[in-house]
Amino acid sequence: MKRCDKLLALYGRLLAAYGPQKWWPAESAFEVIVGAVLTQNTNWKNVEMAISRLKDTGLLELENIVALPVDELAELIKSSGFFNVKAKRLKNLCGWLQSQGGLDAVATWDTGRLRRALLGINGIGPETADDILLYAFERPVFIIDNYTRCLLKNMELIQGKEDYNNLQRMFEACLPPDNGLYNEYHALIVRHAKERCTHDSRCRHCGVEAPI
DNA sequence: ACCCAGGGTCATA
DNA sequence: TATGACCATGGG
Repeated sequence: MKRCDKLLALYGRLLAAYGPQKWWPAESAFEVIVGAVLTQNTNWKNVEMAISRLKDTGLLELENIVALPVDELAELIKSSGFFNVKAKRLKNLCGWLQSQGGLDAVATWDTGRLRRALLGINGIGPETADDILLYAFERPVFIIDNYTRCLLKNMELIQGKEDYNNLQRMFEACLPPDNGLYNEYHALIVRHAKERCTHDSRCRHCGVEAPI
């Protein structure tokens, strides 16, 4: 069985096992973007608390974040951890969005241009940029995270030393450029990892065991 | 009382 | 280019 066939088969098994995950849990594209930064190395539950606070205070809008002082923003997102760093990163991202004319303006850009621009912002790395591209702008960009790495390694589809772009190309070369497919696939990999890690003390950050 | 969660940057060698 | 330190809360 070839590598591409295995990747397609894996998706089928994950979908059959867990069903559609309906990511990203958010009411707007802007909420996705904020969540993508807040969830960096952080449990999603802690991010939800921070997002709720921004909603309750009516600040979950581009103009409001841009106008908000960093220390006040940091206080509001405290529950997501790394709050001083993340407040700065959110300000960087929102300031850039504002300078480009807002979400609707950059939404007209082609995917390559948009990705390069996002990666140029301090605090936005490959995974966060791709979260935004896939889940906020609905582009067929495959997200690589540590769970994905671990799963592929356990399946012996990779050695483990491949870099981000390399693994991303692997998926994108095997799968049709379907936004809905990439959306579900990444969410299912995360779901599977969490499923396997529950009550398993051996399961560390990159400790996903053999796949279904 | 640990351990880690849907990462990224910067300094060092 | 490759590790390591750092950021720092909340839930198990």
